Amino acid sequence: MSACLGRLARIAPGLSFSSLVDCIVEQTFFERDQPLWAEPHPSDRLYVIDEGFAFDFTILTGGKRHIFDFYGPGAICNWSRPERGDVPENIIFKSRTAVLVIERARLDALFARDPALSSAVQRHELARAMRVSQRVRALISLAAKDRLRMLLLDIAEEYGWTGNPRRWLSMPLTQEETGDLIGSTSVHVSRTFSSLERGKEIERRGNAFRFVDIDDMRQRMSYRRFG
Amino acid sequence: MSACLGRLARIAPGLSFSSLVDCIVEQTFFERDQPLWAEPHPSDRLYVIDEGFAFDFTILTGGKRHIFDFYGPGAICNWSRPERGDVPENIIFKSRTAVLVIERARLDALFARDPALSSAVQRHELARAMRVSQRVRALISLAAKDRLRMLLLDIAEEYGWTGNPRRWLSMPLTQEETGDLIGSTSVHVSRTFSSLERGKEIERRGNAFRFVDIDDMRQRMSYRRFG
DNA sequence: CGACGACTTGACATCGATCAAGCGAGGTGG
DNA sequence: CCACCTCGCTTGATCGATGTCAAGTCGTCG
Repeated sequence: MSACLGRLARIAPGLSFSSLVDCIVEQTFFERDQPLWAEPHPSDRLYVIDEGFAFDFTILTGGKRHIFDFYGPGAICNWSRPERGDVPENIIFKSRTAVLVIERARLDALFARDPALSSAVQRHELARAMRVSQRVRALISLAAKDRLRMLLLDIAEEYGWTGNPRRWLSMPLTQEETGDLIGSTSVHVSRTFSSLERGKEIERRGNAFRFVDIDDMRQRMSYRRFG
Repeated sequence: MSACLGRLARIAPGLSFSSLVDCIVEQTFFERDQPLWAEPHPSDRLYVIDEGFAFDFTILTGGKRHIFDFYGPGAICNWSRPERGDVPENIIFKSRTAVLVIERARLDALFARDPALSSAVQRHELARAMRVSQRVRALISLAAKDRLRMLLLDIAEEYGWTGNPRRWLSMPLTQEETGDLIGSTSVHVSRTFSSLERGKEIERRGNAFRFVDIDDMRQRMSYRRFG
């Protein structure tokens, strides 16, 4: 079973997904980072991560790139979010990411036939919106170290594992991208990472990290989990 | 006609609002700043500013207050925003603010009878959400001076005047509150204000300010207007 | 091997927070 | 009416946080 369906299965155990497969009109694999520039008209296609990561972003005045949110296996990259409709949302699929392309019309038809599936997906997207909202508060009000802590906890959620809380998580974004997400710079992200490591909050191995005590960090950040 | 109805009239000219008055179950005037702490259950009452200002906020870890959004005459302070449902949203009504309390059930019934009114209000709230989204991007990614510029433009929108672009606008928040909104401190807000004034971007007179050239500032900030 | 991109580190400049003092408007009580 | 207080704003001094520039390391890939 693909990761996409796996994630749905987790949020709505007992649903049957075979019909969901019929909505898939295309599968793509990106060897290198692949930007998808926002189209003038709302897309009739949804991009679901099957494996790998993606993120959406905008370019602000002055050329600064702002990254809103990132998407792991099973996530829908361009689910309609009306409150963000003010701006073209570009997407970058990270290298070695596999994407399922779903036709929105077919999905809507499927939702009409299967309300349970529809509400499962909606709850799932609402949980994401709340996660973003929680992070945004931190990104506006807190210092860089806390902002990075918050992001790492969100990344753990996006990996969505259960079981081993000390699993190694590979960092899905470069430090440049991480900076554009938390409102900092690549150099400072590097230093902040080192600082968390020195403070024995995380361990690092190459591109990956893990929490020394994720429950403790959640508690100290008042981090709420959704979904 | 009260400011509340006036604002609706502006966004949906030609609608009849007489029935809206029937939804009002209470009118209050706050002589002093009045906090309204979030209730455990979603409120069955909506608070509409008739005159004055209010804002909603949360207390983050470490005791820092984060202000989400602020509400001027005609705004609904606690319209349901599911994506923010992760957190208790407290409201503070500023001193000398008049509030209309509306029963949600009656309003829903009215909306069922009058779809045009319903969609006008929904569009209005969507425009607010987009305005917040636009501001949030700036608050995360830009420096304090640009963050304040963005807020001032939003305040101008919230006053929602047409006509004279050089109207004096009285600042609805203290500098402490302004700092909690843009992720800064009262002292730095004071300095940033002075800096904008020295740079001939705004003029100030006591508690009020006006733009020297609001169109220019909108353009330089790539500020989009909604609603 | 060489080119490249991501990360790290140091030096330095700038931004922004903090602490502290003073000012002025508005409210309160004698 | 005035003395006094409180609150919000301003300003200076100082310190820590963060951005910028630049050089160097490391791993990957052609």
